Amino acid sequence: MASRVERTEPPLVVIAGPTASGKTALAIKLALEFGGEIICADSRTVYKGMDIGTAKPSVEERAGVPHWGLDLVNPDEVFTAADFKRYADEKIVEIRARGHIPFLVGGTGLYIDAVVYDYQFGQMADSVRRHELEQMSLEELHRYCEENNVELPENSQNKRYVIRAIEQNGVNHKRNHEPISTSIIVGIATNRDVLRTRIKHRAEQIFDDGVVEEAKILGKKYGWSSEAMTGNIYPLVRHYLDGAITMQEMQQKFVVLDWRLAKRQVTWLKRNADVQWKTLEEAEHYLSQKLAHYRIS
RNA sequence: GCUGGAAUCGUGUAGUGGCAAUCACAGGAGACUGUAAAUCUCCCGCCUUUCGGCUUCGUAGGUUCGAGUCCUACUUCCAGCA
Repeated sequence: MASRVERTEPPLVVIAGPTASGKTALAIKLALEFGGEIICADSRTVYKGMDIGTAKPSVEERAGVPHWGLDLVNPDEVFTAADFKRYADEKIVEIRARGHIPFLVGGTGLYIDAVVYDYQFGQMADSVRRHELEQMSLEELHRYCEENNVELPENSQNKRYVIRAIEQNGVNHKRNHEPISTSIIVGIATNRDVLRTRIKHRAEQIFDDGVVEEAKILGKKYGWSSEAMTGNIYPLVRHYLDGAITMQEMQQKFVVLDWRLAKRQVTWLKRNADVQWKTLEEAEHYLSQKLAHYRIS
């Protein structure tokens, strides 16, 4: 009876938020203090070699705290939300088995929700069939759906979603309505102007660190058209290298793209009623209190 | 100083006598379960929840049934010449 608190399974600590909100640094600090291990819920840092452009936590930053979910595949390989969920589920079990606290940290809302609400994904795409479907126009796909009794997705103008609906023979939405047990979900609330400034500064940092060189190497090695290379900065570097835009235009455009990304990330997270929005300082305080019971001595 | 050109939404543009506001950028809101930093939708002069109402093409006049469009003057900017 007396040992009930200590025997409780450590919670899954989820720290979500837009890019450049400071969630990574907070997670590292708390993980160090409370014996945590970090799973990065980020659809871009899973790629090897994309270090500078994705603002992947550096080796120095990672020292002392195990990080999972980084460098899982090459940029020319396919990695999906379902792959991430499988991976993260596994890691959460392993981390807990070590008596540590799992931290799920990132800005990819789909990846986070997939884990937190235990999404059941539909059938994996067949690459040959998908290629065929991609050759069809949106009108043709709509006609195909009508003829084959496939229910259109809500956003029927989105070709990718229509193709996916065809692959699954309808729209698939299996999930839990409550977060998985023992999860604490915190969203990093940011002031608009502050976040904008942070994004701008980080952009300068990314260019100073040599993202152009990194992109050049990646482009040469893996080509520019893989999904991994569609992330914000890399297509811009390509245009810059082609001479289509100047260095200054590339830098400005990158800030715009990163800002829009941040907005979309917040839009996703906002509809999740289980997210507790807190500033960085509030989040640190709140999580420290919550985790005090589980401190590894 | 002279000559020519330009002035339209936050920005850049389209509109060459007939309901001004095209396209792009920037901005905003949102959707999104095996590509999610992807992809897609909507809004974007002002007022209005909507229906709708009101205003506007540098400024002031003029011509005309009717002017962003033609004319005159002025202002500002740009280019060329001095």
